[in-house]
Amino acid sequence: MNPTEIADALDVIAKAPFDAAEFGYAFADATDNARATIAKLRSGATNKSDLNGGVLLNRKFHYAPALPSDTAQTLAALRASKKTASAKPVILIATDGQMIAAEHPKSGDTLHCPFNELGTHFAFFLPAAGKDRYQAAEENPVDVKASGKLAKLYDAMMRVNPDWKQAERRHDMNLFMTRLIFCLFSEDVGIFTQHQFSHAVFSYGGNKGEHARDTIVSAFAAMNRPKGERSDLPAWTANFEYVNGGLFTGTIDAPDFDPVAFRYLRDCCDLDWKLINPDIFGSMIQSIADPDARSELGMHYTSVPNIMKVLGPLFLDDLDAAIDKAWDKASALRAQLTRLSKIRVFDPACGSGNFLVVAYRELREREIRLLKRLGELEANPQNVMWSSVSLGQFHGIEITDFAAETAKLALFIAEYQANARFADVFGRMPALLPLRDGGHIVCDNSLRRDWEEVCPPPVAEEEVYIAGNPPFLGDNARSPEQNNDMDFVLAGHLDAHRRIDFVSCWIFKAANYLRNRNAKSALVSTNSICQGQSVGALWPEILKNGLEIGFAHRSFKWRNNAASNATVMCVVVGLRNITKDRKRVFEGDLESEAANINAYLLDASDIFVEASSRSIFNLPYMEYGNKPTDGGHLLLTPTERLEILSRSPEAAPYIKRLMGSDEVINGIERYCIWVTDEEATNASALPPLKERFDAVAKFRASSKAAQTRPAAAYPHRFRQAQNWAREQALFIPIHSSENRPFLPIEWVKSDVIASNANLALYDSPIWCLSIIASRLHIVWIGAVCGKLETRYRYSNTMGWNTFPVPKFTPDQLDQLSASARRILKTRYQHYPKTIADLYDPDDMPDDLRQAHRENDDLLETMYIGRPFRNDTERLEKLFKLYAAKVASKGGK
DNA sequence: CATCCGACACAGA
DNA sequence: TCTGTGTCGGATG
Repeated sequence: MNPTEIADALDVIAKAPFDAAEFGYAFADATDNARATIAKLRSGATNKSDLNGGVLLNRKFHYAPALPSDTAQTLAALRASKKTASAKPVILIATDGQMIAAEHPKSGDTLHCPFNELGTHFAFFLPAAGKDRYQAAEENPVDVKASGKLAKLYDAMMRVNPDWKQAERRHDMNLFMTRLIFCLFSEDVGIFTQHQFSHAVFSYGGNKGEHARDTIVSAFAAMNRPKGERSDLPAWTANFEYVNGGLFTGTIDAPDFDPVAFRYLRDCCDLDWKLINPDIFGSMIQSIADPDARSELGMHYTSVPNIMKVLGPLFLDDLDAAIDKAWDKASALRAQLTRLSKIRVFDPACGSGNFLVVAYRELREREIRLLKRLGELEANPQNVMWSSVSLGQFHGIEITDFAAETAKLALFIAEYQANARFADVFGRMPALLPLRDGGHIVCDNSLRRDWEEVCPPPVAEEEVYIAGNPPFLGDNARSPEQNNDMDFVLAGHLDAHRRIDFVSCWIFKAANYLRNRNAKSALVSTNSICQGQSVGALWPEILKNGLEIGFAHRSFKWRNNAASNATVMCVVVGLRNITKDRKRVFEGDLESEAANINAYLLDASDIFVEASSRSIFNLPYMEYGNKPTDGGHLLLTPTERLEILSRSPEAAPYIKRLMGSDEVINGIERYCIWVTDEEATNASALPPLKERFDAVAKFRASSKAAQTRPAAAYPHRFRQAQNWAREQALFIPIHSSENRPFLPIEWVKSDVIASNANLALYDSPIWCLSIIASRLHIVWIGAVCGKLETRYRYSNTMGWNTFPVPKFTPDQLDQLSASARRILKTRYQHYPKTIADLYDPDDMPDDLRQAHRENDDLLETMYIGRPFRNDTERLEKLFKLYAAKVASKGGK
């Protein structure tokens, strides 16, 4: 059962009259326990409770009925129970039917709520079903504030220095911002003496910033030279530290300041940069400096919560568990300390280094924890040594030079902050300047470069973790160079490799890197790689030769602090060599354990549903709608239709009703010009049609698609006039909302044309509607078809042609037809409500809901002799039938 | 020739 | 500016 099903089941209990003797078993049922388990519990054989009327299921929950208004005391009794101590339930529940008092004994978390809100608080009870709540990390508000101030400064400087906007000066601007931030940071954390840089700027920069540029240039120049070599610079520069490390080498320049820009510079100096998060600050500079190019490579910085979605399950959680286990034994703690120095993290698309910085910081934190504990356990305090985690353990590849430079700087700042924390705890800190060489950041094309050269494979005790967020690009968005890179990586290994997302190249290279090595990988990806056609195209190749998915985050919305967020749904797929270790699935803030994680990220066997051009279960032929590719000129609003008809009434026979998804779902009226080749000459004689044909021809002639240009020769026709009904048809919208309980489908007469936003069954039996509008079908489509973000995306080849049905008898087909007509009739009784109105999840009419329930019960009984209990059971059965059918076909 | 997709696109609160 | 929900036509095998 998934969390929603558990919530529903708990809600049923909450809404029913309370029965103290029955509650424990009902709760066991609602939290996904097998019938046999509940039967044994009921018989008393496995009920371990030592409380009156209590039910205790080993390791799951301990329930006891409470006297009226006495839930707190009953909860206390549950807490104190000897049996609670031995059977280790994850939930304690006391209720009198009015109030509930519940507790997680491990964390001490408690819940008090009215009984009828049991379903609302389902998340609290999920641990009883083996699902844990998952805590996501939060964003740092200081970063948000700093990026706002920097953006203001940047804009002001751009107003004063319009020439810096040009592409050839962009690098100078980026460099200036990096150096400035380094100085602001350094004077706040003690690398420079306090306020050294800003003091110089505001002492010598003039009242209104008129000398600010010269002052800053002098300061930067000084930092690039040893202290004795600054005789040509102003005397005040003598005390600046020699920074080096590459940051101040090369051209040194600064923009001019006006009073406004100078004021914003002061604002930036006033910020407390000590608290800045180096995790993402490089990305912020980039997004500030290049607001037009945020969607380009490297501009999509990953927020810390999302980075932790990767690093936590990839290796930090395991590390924590190992440290906990070693907690009381010095030798075991030392082993973990050694382990820290042998962990390497590799981000093959590192941008400005966010993942590496966070990983570094997390390792240093754990090291401090270990050393502190060792200090407590061992008498000799000299055992507290210097950090053994070095920046050299961090490897990255980044294609743009500025981002690569920023990554090095960010790692340096992270190192400084970790050292400062170390000094807080142990009272020691090393010299910080001149900058030492940082992480192994290589500026190169990650898809062309040999990864083993950048991050040598692990030897002996070493562990390598590949993490990151490579770019996502679908086949319509890639440049010719990117397609070449993709061919270079994937051609010869995957069929149809150009069909899948660019990010797949990184997944493929990561899989090859880690196979048979002490290494794991987890990359943030677009969710489309785990849906529809991508599943069969990519994953069989990835998951062969000993790899498996060790953890996965199901679809989550992309979010960061950038002003305009990218709109995309992401997943994280954790790859590893096959082990017996637990497998974890994350969905929203919920975590559960899975027996297997397949490429759809479902807890099910490794199934790859393959597209088929005809139904493998002998269902009628479903076709793609008619695709205009007309630049909008063959499609008509009702108003446009009337305009044409008023100019040329003879055009009437050439205009038909047209329906796409929006028309089916929202009852919108739309028309199209529909002219056969034989009619073309007559139709072109009518001026309003001729004008539109000319516009279509022009649009098509300038298309960059090979299939479209020739269609300029027949502008009266759709590019793909696929098919249409003789008598009647069923239209199925391809894209539709994920919130409706059933898929939209409409029955139409032959005078309506389907656009390519619909799939169609022409002149097919009406029982097809009974199937497509069923719960079984929407569950199947949701599992095996692609999605538009999280919307349903219906597919004939992957959804309909693969949909398993039993062999129906003629009598059963009659029953399904009758059920389909009942649904249609019920809908018509609510005329003029649209499908969107009728299937509003919060406002579906009772009679329609009833018609669908009867339809589902009827259909499902034909599969297993009774209705299914829940969607998990539905999907299990469908997968089983599909696998059996594929096996039998393959055997022939 | 017929799809499958979109670091989306766009309307309406 | 955010939320809800489906257009449209290129690129692909």
